[in-house]
Amino acid sequence: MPSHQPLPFDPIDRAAQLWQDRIGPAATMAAVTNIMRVQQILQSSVDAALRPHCLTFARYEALVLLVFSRQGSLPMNVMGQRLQLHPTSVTNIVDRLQADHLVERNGHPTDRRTTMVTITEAGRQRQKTATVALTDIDFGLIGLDDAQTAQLTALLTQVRRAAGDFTNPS
Amino acid sequence: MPSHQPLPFDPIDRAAQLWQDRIGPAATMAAVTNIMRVQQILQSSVDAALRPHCLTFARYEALVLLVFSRQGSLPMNVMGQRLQLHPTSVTNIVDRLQADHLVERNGHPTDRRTTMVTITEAGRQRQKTATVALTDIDFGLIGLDDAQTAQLTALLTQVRRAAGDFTNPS
DNA sequence: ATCCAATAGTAGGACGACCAACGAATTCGG
DNA sequence: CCGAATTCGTTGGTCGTCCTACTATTGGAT
Repeated sequence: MPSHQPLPFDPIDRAAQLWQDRIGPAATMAAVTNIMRVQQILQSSVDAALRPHCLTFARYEALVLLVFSRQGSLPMNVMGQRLQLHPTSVTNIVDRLQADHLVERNGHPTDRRTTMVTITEAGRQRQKTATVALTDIDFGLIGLDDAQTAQLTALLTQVRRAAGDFTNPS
Repeated sequence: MPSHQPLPFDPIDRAAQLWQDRIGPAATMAAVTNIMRVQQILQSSVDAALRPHCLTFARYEALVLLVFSRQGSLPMNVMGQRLQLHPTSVTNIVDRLQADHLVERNGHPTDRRTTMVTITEAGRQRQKTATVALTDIDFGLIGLDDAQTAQLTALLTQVRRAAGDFTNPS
């Protein structure tokens, strides 16, 4: 988390009040700012828990994706689709995982354009220990009961669907 | 938005199902991943809308904060507290705003350590036009009705409070 | 009165995400 | 069958965020 000491008031709520007074309806702005801020909090908590294991959340997600795959191996572009990442971000992440010997790059058997990424045994091991570290802190998400967590997921999934993040009903 | 074409299924939901089968309870993981992804979508939409005005959301927020202040002027550290940003991030943002002549740096009258940031007339103008651009796209947040937006804000505010982001009831 | 801890801001570096542009390989249309 | 459009991955650059470390200033403790 940012090394701030907490304010005695909610800065987002205060900004929303001023916005309402001086500009107009502030509900959407408040929701968006909340998402931005909560993402920042979660990212910070998660990255702190992963730092001892030399991972970030982005790299951890990539490892999990590979562990879940049949052969422990996926093409770069498929990883980008599943993780919703730009191709250059995939390159960046795989570079660092490879430097830590957690994955390997291999050529695709038939299509010489595509690069296959394969998780190593060290990668599988690292993913397990990192998962323990993350579940220990509940992924940084605190203050919600099970029903509220489900509600949050439902609302955000609805936003993603509306934004065209995916097409089919889940 | 990322230049992906949408998948025919929800990658987050699919990952949650696999997680449930192979690792354990996945509700928290799914919620966290949803927040990360929605933040990314919103950031992308908002930045795209602001790009013609040579602004990013971070810099826009800084401008709004200054517009809302009494004198159009705040110390760097206060900006950091309100925007929940690391001091170095504030330096970065103010640097760029200053390079665009949207703000100025002035010395504090009594405390020579602190730097005051003052919005310029051009800054006020830019904030107005950028606000129009953002409200036109609803800040990128689509697919929710008013009640759901309020619900989302309430849930996220609860998370921030639990994380110690601020102390008092709103 | 002086030392010392705390505070304010900045510099440099790491990391993730994006875009623009590129070379290489593949696929498609005529 | 061959040229053009597409796909795949990478490089180089921008931006925002954070961290560590540093200087300057302030203000309290002794």
